[in-house]
Amino acid sequence: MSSVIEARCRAKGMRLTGPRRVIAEILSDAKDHPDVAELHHRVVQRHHKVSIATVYRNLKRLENEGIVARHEFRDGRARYERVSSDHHDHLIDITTGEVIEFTSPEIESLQQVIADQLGYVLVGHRLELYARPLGRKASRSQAGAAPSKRGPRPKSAGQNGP
Amino acid sequence: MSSVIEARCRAKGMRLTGPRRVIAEILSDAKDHPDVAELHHRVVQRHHKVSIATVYRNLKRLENEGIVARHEFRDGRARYERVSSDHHDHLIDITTGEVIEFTSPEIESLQQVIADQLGYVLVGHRLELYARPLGRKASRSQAGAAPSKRGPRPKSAGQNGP
DNA sequence: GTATTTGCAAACGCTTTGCCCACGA
DNA sequence: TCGTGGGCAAAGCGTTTGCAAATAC
Repeated sequence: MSSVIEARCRAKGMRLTGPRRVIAEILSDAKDHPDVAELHHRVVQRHHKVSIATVYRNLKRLENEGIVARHEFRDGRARYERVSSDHHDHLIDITTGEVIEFTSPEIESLQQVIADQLGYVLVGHRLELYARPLGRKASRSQAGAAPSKRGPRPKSAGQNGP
Repeated sequence: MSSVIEARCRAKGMRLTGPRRVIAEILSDAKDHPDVAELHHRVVQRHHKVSIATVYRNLKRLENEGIVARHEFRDGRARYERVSSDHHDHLIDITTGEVIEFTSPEIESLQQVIADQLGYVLVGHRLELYARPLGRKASRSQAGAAPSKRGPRPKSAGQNGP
């Protein structure tokens, strides 16, 4: 069986080595937005002895080929996800680090209008919402433990006034 | 004469040392969004022998006190600006690195609605538009040189499909 | 006088790279 | 075979920190 990303690699003429195949498969199936360490962790589970450098190199390559997307939220670490047809932005649950995808055609078009009004052609954008679940005290402490990720390092989360 | 930020520092009971005063003044008057190296550069011009560590420490402190705002655009370097009453987001000219501020009450409220629909309380957000001036070919190369900043290191700029 | 702040240099966390060997096509 | 890709370890870059000396109040 060949993963979605593996197919796209083949289409680009990329060699399908062991490590690359595993990375492709993991990213093809991932439902979250893993960072590089987490990705490496998952890769090693299936294919021992893959260096972190290889993971970095492949991710960069996949990004350049337009096969995966790289995101950097407030924690500063790079996170990756498969590129799919639908464009979306992200809401980050600051209590768990969980990332939720959403789309807003209205915001998209407003962005176009703004760029246009300023005399620019929109080339890309970044929209992230930082939020906490409804009905939770605004305590500073990390409320719940991470659900399906390896513990997020302590670093700031929210900062722009909403 | 005491700068806006200097006053706010005083209000917070912070000691007004030489380096801090200079940093406060520079950030009070800055019309752009300088990164730490640039800031340090400007500080040293007025008050020789200020270490970069001091600049970092003061910026972090000022950020924690809510006196300055930190931003990190795609280049990965931290940039700072004075916190003022008006909230705004940023459009980055990918040909020059220039940062243009804008506001969009419509987008702001849409963000609230989205967070709400997903069952969250919005705590912060990040919205950046990456764009190039109208009427310029979509060439990959950096078109114009930086206008009033010290040359931006080559790193990616746009990435999310608009 | 005393707690805060500084300069310096070393350490840090994430990412990239040089080198040479391994392996896919 | 031959060129792309990998492992390892060192380097790079922005940022943080431990420590002793300097300084604001």
